[in-house]
This record gives sequence, structure tokens and C-alpha cells, in this order.
Amino acid sequence: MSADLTRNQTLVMKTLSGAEAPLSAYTILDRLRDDGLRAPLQVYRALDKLTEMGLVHRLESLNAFVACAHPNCHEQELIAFAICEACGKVEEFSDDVVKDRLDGWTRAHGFRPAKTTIEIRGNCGGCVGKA
Amino acid sequence: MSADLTRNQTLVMKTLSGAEAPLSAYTILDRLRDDGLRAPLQVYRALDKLTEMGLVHRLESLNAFVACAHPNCHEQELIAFAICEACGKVEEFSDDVVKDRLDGWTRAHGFRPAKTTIEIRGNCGGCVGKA
DNA sequence: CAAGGATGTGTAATGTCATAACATTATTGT
DNA sequence: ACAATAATGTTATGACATTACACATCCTTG
Ligand SMILES: [Zn+2]
Ligand SMILES: [Zn+2]
Ligand SMILES: [Zn+2]
Ligand SMILES: [Zn+2]
Repeated sequence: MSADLTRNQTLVMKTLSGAEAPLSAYTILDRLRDDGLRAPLQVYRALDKLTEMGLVHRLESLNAFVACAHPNCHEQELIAFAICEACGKVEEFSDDVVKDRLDGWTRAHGFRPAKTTIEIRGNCGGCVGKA
Repeated sequence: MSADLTRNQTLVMKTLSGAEAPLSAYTILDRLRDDGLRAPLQVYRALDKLTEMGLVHRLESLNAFVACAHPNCHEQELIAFAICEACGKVEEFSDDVVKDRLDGWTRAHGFRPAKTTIEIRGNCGGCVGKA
């Protein structure tokens, strides 16, 4: 299990790992033209797999992707993202209390959750200081 | 304040209020062709205003819009959405504990939040029963 | 009233994000 | 070797959103 990454997956993963901010699929594609990638699907397919593996997260409010910064992230069941709109930096964290409260609501309402998105947009500490 | 809605805003608001599920901007446009709307921008401009007024919410994970179901919604600072992937129904709720926990994290990290998205995708009680 | 500003509108063109459909090649298990 | 599975390459298309420009309306203020 956790098989090695394929060529395209490796290329996409490296691009995201080296980025300072989330990247759109098309931006990734542009950066991999020289490596032979030509079509959006090549990137999207790699992103799908990497996301399944928990190595990459999709940020719904940005339509962009970011490498996981959280060591054993896919063991966490609920990840929250704090996204700086000035510098693009993303921090991810988990909070058991938040998870318990949301679980409580869904249980009480008979809702079966499949995937939960928590994204906080704003300005990070470094960027708030810069007036 | 809370000025009356303009013609286009009223049309868009009525369309969303009468919908059973979130609608994309282009779906709204299609439903308003007979009322004279011709271009996406006419819908997007109305949606922007309605969202500012708190009458409409954008669901980031769907790229779609829904009429606010929460009476005095814009007084709440944090709304969570439970979105059924089977029937499309959306329920919105707020939770002060969740809000406090997220506020706690941002304060501790010097992050200044502007907008927070919480969206739970899954299946509602009614749809879970249908096996 | 006239001038100016703010807001709403109409339209075309373009930009951005994502998937469908199909053919081919590589990998794996028996 | 053979079949099954997974990955890849390519073209076209679908879906979501914004830029740019022109015009109309309303309101304010000198
Ligand atoms: Zn992670
Ligand atoms: Zn920042
Ligand atoms: Zn609401
Ligand atoms: Zn349902």
C-alpha cells in the first residue's frame, strides 16, 4: 500500500511542495510544460490521487491546491485551513472540540457527513503588521 | 438603509427563494431569460449585492448560491452549512462553541479572519433512509 | 437648474476552472 | 503469454466568473 508515486504525480507533488502558496491546476500545468505535461487532465488526475492519499488538499474557497503541511494529516478526520489573502500562506490545524460540535449537530439531525470543509480567509500575523 | 431591491436583484432573489436546492449563477440566468436577462454579469452583480445584504449565501464547495434560510442571518458571525449531495437540500446553523474555538485559534496565531466557510457535505436524514 | 458623483444596467469578449470521450501504453497477477 | 487494471496522452467541450466599455438613472450640492 501507499505505492510510490507515478511520474506525473511526482511532478505535481514537487511543484506543490515547492510553492509558497496554493496553486491552481492550470498554474501547476504551466510550471510543468517543460517536463512534458500538456493537458489539464494530466494535472487533475495526479491531483485526484494525491488528494486521496492525503498528500494534497483542495481549498474550496480558492479552487486551488496545497501540499499537506500536517505530518500525519490523513489520520485527522477534520482539518481547518487559515488562508492569508495577502501572502497566500496556508496554515492547517485540527480541533477536536470543533469536530465534536459538528458531529453533534449532524447526529442530532440524522445527517451523514462525507466531507467537511473549514476555511478561514483573512490576513496572517505577518501581513496584519504591514498595515 | 436596507434599500429596496432593484429589478434584477428581485428577479434573482425570487428565483433562489423558490428553489429546492442551490443554484449556479448560470442556472439562475437560464431561468430568467424570459424576464430579459441575457448575460452572466447581470446575475453575478445581483448575487454580489444580495450576498452583501445577507439574503443569499455562496456555497464554496458547490460554486452555487442559496437563499438564506436563517431569519436574522447576517447577525450571526459564523454560519455552517450541511449540504445533502443526494437531494441538494441545505440546512444552515450556527454554533457559538465552534465560533469560540476558531476565534481562539486565530487570536493565538495573530490571524485576522475576514470570512469563514464551514460546509459539511453528505446525506441528509431523509436521503440516508432511502438506502 | 446644471454639474458631478454614485449606482444600476446592457452587451461582448475573455479568462479561469474542470470533465467527457477516446486511444494508447505500462504494470501487475496468474 | 494473457487478461485485467491502472496510468497516460490528446482533443474537445462544459461550467464558472470577470474585464472593459457604453449608457441610463438617481441623488446631491453649488
Ligand atoms: Zn494536511
Ligand atoms: Zn500573510
Ligand atoms: Zn443565512
Ligand atoms: Zn437529502
